[in-house]
Amino acid sequence: MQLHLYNTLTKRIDLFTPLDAEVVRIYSCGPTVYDVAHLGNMRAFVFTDVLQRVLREVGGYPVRWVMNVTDVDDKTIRDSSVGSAKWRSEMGQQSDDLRANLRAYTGHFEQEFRADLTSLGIEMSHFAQMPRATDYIGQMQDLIREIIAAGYGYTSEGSVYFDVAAYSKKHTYGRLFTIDTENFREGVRIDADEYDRESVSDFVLWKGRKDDEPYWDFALNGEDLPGRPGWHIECSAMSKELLGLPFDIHTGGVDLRFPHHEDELAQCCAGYHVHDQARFWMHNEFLEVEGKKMSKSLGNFFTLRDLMKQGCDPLDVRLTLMLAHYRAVLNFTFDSLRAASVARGRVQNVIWDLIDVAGVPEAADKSSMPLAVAEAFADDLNVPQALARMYEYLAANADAKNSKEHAQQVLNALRSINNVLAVWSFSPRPALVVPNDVRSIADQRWAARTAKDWAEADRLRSELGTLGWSMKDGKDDYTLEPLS
RNA sequence: GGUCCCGUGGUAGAGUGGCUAUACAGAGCUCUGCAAAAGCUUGUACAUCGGUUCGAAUCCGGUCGGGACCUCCA
Repeated sequence: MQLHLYNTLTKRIDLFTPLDAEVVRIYSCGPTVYDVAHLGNMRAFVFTDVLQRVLREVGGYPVRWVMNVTDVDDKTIRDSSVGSAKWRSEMGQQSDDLRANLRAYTGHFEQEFRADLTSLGIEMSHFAQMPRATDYIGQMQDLIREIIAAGYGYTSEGSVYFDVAAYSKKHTYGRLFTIDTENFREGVRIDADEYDRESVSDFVLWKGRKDDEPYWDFALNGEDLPGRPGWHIECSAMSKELLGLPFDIHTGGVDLRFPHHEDELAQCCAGYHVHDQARFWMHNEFLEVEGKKMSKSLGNFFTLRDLMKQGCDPLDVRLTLMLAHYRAVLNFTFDSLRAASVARGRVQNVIWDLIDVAGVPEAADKSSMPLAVAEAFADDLNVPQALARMYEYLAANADAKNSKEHAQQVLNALRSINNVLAVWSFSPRPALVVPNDVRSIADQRWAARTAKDWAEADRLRSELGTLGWSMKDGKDDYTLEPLS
């Protein structure tokens, strides 16, 4: 099925066609690994995961998905510095080798990040690569040389800058974001950068070395410029190296449209001489908590781990993060988390009921996804709509467990849907371990019930209740379930 | 100051000129000894004021409210 996706470059929903019929190439801006990622970050990653899964399952395309890990920036350097309070014993011993410290520090949070993604149903096997910025310093330096050679960069005080004015003479700066240079807000951030650049709109390609900071050697036109890469250069260099330019889709949070993505695009255009770094640029909206922006001062700042410690299932969190369209602000509330959890559990029970009848399904045929659901996914990833269509489909097939074939059909449909949503299990229902005393009371109650001794049956049921079990009477048999 | 987005039933959240999703919660019914589970039914909501229109929650304008971005935040 053909997909239509919103493209920040054209500011409308466009028909998606891959540049290369063989594979769809996606680059996602990943995390800066200076700390554990929070729920807002997670929304961005779940969004991209849904995108690549829809491309595979609904679009039928093979996907080459790359997500970077930023392991060198102000924060990672600050927090990995010798004597940093953020250093943890799991990271090992700090040494005199600042780059080794940086690697140990970021390596720790990279592992945490991968674990979070896995908890959220994002499969590591879906990534072609998850490159670290510091492994591509050479490619970044080559790109900077190209940009300088093309006349779009300059050196100042040991740092290298991108010359936006020079670039703007031949190219458009502001393709993803309309920049109103006349009305820059008067504020602190513009002058916050300590480096010297010729114009406030210029941005840094390479930051000159500072004392007590890790650095890499860099020879540029005979000049020795030890230092480290600027923020934007890594994504330009790594996306070109690992995907080739232009590639199909570039993703990130809305905040990255400017300056990060605008600058990435300009760098690629200036240094690699391609008009487009990517055909489609897709940006997810932010997450709010209980109607307010997530912030530490409001006390509504959550990480996935916080929620898991409170006993939340991460897949409930995943479903909650998919409840709103990716381009709409998502209001994360504990009510909606609870609602997602209940709804997910009910569908899971349907799946287990169907498996009882039809067995565990084979890998689903893509065509088994109900058309209405597929169309919703294909329409700029309208997951809320797809969920609604799925629930309608389930209601229309509520009697599926009455026939093996029907059960199989619904199971296949759900399996295909789940290849996108990834919140349900298609393994057989886990066997319940019922303690002997519970089993024995249940048998007694069943006997009492069969003998129509209702008083005794009710007494034994409440006894089971105090032991944490609920007994459900069937026609010829009963089932036991632990009370949650 | 500039650019832009949003305001939908108790909650979350699609839709977008007439056919008024969906989920959770609530209510009722069926089933059941009573339950539970499940299924069915049910709620006429679209900030506000005006305009366009045969018809607007949906288009246009004002107002009020919330939010994002405006140089290293997903």
